[in-house]
Amino acid sequence: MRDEKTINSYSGFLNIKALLIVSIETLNLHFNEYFPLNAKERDELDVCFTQRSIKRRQFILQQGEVCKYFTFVISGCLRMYAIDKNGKEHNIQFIAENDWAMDLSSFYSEKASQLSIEAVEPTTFLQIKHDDVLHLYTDYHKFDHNFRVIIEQKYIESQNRVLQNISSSAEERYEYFLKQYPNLANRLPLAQIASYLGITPEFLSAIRKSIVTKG
Amino acid sequence: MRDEKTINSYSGFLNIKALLIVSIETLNLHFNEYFPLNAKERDELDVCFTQRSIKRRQFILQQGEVCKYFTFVISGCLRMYAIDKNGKEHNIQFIAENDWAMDLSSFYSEKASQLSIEAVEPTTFLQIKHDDVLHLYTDYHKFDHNFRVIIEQKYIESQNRVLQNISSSAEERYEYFLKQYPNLANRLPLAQIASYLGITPEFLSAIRKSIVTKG
DNA sequence: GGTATTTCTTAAGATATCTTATGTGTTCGT
DNA sequence: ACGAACACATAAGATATCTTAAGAAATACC
Repeated sequence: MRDEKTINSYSGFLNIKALLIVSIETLNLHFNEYFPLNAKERDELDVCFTQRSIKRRQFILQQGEVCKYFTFVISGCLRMYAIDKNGKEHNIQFIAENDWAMDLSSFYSEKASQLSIEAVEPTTFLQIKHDDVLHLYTDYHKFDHNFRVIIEQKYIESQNRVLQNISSSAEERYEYFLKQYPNLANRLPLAQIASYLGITPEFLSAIRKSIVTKG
Repeated sequence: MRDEKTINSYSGFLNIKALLIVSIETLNLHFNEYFPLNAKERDELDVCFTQRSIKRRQFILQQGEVCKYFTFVISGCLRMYAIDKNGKEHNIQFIAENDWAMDLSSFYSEKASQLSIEAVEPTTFLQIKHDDVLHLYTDYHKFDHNFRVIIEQKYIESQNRVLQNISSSAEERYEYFLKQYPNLANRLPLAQIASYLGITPEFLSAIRKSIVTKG
């Protein structure tokens, strides 16, 4: 009996440990798409990153707090949003598997963030603390390099989105969103997508109807 | 006589040379805002960067060409824009003194750019070629670091612009633009600002009138 | 399993923004 | 100095998008 119980809890521990290893390996593979890490750099991932899971509607950052972590999503989906002077929320970004979530501005300035980051699905992620990020930047050229490339890609994406916003109708923006994030489209409530596109849920509902009618 | 002429042309040469030195020093000061360069890194600027000047309406990149340079503006102003399927131009960005202009996507992929970059004022700038950029990245941690920070700031700006676009009226966006780029507002034709805001020139004209009337 | 809550749809009237057209003052090229 | 191109303003009617309100469908909670 006693043995059994010991084995059970031990194997439970093993599972958690195993999941963490899988997550770190996911992150390692992510970096492999840029400049692959060597053994020592790979070991830093184990040291610096911690795994957490949260439920839908829980936050990893709330407006007014300082953003203290870089977050790498393993599974699930987050949304980053701002609240305007009328109390309305506006989705700036969705962050799903293999993507990074953080408010860079708050992270580096260490001042209160204007943004919130909330789970729209149960989400598992890895986090690295502010000081560890700086440590990796300082001691490893490769982390500086890889993060440069990652941010460059996010910058390109953001610029494309600006272009969409200033040049396209709501319907065109929606269709662009469907093409760019085909899997997110199914997973997210209509109201969240509407907020991302900068339109009302009612209007997105009308757009969907008009697309179905046409096609 | 002969002496005089020699002196004149020599001093003309000196002026050009002097201007280049001033420009490189401007760039060096720009990097000083991040991680200051040491002597060797500073020397690389002289080797890698070339100065050019263009008139209003001339291009440093045209849609269909590959973006082969990073461009650092010393004086004047550029606009980066895309052309939509109806042939309309949409300003993605203005690039004035101490700012960088490039289509990162085309630059790294070495594929044809969708974007054009044109001078809206007579403009003087420094350029560094693709291979030299990669050389600086590879051989100097500090250039990787500095460009990471520069791109991060541009990414933050771009995200703020996305937020503005999805959350604010045209009038609010215009007022935000005035606050953020007070000097550009005077220098740029109304139509260029309207294109940047994603509205028609007629409507921006109406907005200006309504602001004057109110205030 | 049933009720509360969230999500989505629909539609009418209001508002923001665009389109088209026209006039006028300004700048540019020769 | 002249005409051509540009820049800006104005206004009327058209279109895109929002607001409000209500009901139906789906999902979460006890």
